[in-house]
Amino acid sequence: MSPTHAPAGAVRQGSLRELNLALVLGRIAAADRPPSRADLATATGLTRATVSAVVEDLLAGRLVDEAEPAPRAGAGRPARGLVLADQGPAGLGLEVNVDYLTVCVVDLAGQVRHRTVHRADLRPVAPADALARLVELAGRARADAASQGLTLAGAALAVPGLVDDAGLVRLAPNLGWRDVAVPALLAEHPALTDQVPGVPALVVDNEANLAALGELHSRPPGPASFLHISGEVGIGAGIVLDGALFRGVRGWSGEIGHLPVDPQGRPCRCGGRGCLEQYAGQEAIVAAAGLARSELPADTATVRLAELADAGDPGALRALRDAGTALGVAVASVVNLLDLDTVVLGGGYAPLAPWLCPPVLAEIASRVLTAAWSPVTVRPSTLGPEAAAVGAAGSVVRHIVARPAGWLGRSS
Amino acid sequence: MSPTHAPAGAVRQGSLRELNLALVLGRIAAADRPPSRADLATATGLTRATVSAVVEDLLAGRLVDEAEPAPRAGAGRPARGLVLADQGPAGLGLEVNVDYLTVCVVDLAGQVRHRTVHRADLRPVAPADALARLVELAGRARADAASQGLTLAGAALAVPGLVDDAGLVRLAPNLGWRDVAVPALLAEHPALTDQVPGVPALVVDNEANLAALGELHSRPPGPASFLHISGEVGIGAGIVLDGALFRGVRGWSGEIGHLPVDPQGRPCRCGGRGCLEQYAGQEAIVAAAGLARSELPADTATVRLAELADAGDPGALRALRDAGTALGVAVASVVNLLDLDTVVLGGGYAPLAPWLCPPVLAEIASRVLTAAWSPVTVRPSTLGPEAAAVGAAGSVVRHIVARPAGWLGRSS
DNA sequence: GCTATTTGTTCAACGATTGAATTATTTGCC
DNA sequence: GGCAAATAATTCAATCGTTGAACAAATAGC
Repeated sequence: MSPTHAPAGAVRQGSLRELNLALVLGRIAAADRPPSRADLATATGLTRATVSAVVEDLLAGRLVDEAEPAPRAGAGRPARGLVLADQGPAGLGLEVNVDYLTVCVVDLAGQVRHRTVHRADLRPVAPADALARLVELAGRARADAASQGLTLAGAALAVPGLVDDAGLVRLAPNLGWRDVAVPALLAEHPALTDQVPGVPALVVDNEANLAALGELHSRPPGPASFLHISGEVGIGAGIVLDGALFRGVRGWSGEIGHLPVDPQGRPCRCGGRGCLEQYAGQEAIVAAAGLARSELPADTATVRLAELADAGDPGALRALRDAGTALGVAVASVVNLLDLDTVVLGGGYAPLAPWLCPPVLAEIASRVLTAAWSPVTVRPSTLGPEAAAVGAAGSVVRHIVARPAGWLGRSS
Repeated sequence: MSPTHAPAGAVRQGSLRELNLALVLGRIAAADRPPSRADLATATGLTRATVSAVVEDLLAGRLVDEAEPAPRAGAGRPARGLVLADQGPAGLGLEVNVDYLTVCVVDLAGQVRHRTVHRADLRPVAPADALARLVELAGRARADAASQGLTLAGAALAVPGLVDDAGLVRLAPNLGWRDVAVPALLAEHPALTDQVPGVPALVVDNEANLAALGELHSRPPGPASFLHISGEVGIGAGIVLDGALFRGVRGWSGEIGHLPVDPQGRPCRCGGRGCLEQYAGQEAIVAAAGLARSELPADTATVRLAELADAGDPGALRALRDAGTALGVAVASVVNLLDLDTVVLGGGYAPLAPWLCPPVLAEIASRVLTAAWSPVTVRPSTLGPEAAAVGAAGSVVRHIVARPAGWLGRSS
């Protein structure tokens, strides 16, 4: 907000330990095999003495466990492997979307330890009622997590719309929400998570942003910079730059659905003309394929479309090719602008990727100035439709891994 | 590059001092009046004792000077103000463009202490010869800097084209360069700057990127996130996010000139169709205004255009309105995608801003989903045509301010 | 059973920050 | 003019985290 670009705050004695806690824990999280203290020392550049002291803190705080037998060959005292604790803090991920509610719990290691999907058409439901249903599901998830020895340290809610810093949902067009103060509505209910210093109790964010985070932290980990496109009824994108989500000045980045792909084209309900959503949104594709959309719930439309395309239906194939071309024009704009080398097709686009990717790649090849030197990968998301909820929960635990001092310094 | 998103390296004892040196120096640089040690202590959260020790290091390293009389009222011992040294390290900024060479020297405080502009049509000149001329100008700048007590700590070169990490200019279409290994060519000449640990001797970067950095560090400082568009023969953009230039995966971000604004429109020499450059590039505007471009050198074309528009010439007005509309479509894409609230028109666009801004704002208003809540400012650059060279030189000194330990730890 | 090897811990030393006390220097007031 | 109040900056013992080397622990190979 402020025009000063000063570095972070004062660096005091304790900051040293805080930073090294994060450094060591981050290494443990990123390693593919349980590292020993000696491994961590060489990897981080710290001495073994320091690593031992840091690890002792992490063990005492139940963020890390020792893996008993470390399978390693050669002479010497056997190492004790270190892994992220499977009993400890966890993140609660929530999602409200047009036709489902999702709740999930993700532990420190990124494993999904609880998952509930509740299918229902949420459009006719008032926001307060939808959130009440979500809270009920969350309560059960909390009990399940507790029975597994997990403590919910924070929650994140994914919404298909524009959310501001305070968690106010300004506009979720396909859900019919406008100016819904989610934190206030949820505050009426008993706390969903334990209060942990330094970890926000509830974060509300755009569904596409959180799905991108889910992709970033999936296994195997995605690249550090990529574009994740969620093709639902609307089209949103999460932009990950250098391993961090880019939210924009007000948190409203990624509105790729309203990139003009034909400036004098079809009017869009956003007020513009020729927006991508009018050519590659789910309803546009379904209509172009000649399917009556009324008889198809949104969540099965893409599946049906994929079946038709698989069977060689010419209308479906044409509709997908045209949608892919429009999508490719928008993606080419993004790649020209941001020089990304990976584009992930998520949400409803994932099952349609076999037909969407070729025209997208063709547009990239012909429109991106640097395409000759810098190949761009376009691939479907590896996560399922719960990507946003998993990403939401993952963002909570990532917050703890990135700043373990907050968790360790808590009162209990 | 690597898929791990681990935090920075080991944090040792010395890192503490390094970080606090940067913290204190950054505060001194950002302050609008010379702060006292006590001011710095309250601003940073450090104790006065620590600030004194840190400032002593900075004074010894000639990065900071004490300003003699600190004009302040009230009782108590008078404070001694601290300012960035005006004798000390400085940055050398270089630019090769289509019709000029520029060399400048910028001191720690961001003041331009030397400036040379050499007008010449560089297109028929071989890259090695152009660089040789630049080196000659740089040699004189170095002597001038030395006579002012400045030490050139590093150099940055702005080029209107694609540059890779190694400083290889892959393509500078309007200059006619292709695969020019700038660092190797410059290595044949005597060193342009003194060798300083931690400061790269020469950085080569895109002209639009460095112009954006110049805007970021101009006075008054620009916002932390904005888009800077350089409208020369080609159209490039520098993207500043959270106070830092975003370069993309390979350093080729900002190719806004090749955003499709009419996907089935005019073919572009990049191989695509309907690129912005074909509608809002300098040559396109000049042609649309009915001016014979052959009789107008590129650097005066925009001035002439502004004169005509000022006189009410209908052809010029129409050409500018159409160009502004095309530019607005591209800018709307960027704002939808990145949620920026400021767009700066630089380079050749700056003098045309009075006519370009209205259509750009109109397109933003109708095409940006969040325009209703989030006003976007479009304004001309406050820097002149040397923005890129000044930004290049500024990037060198900013590097030192951000990491003073490297400079302080040097042998001499 | 001995040696080489590697892991992890212990401990004195060091470096940087802290907080309180001290010194330095000016303004305001009597 | 002299004194008290106020603010700036420095000094110094204490504290905290890291360091480096020595040491203890535990295993494989001969």
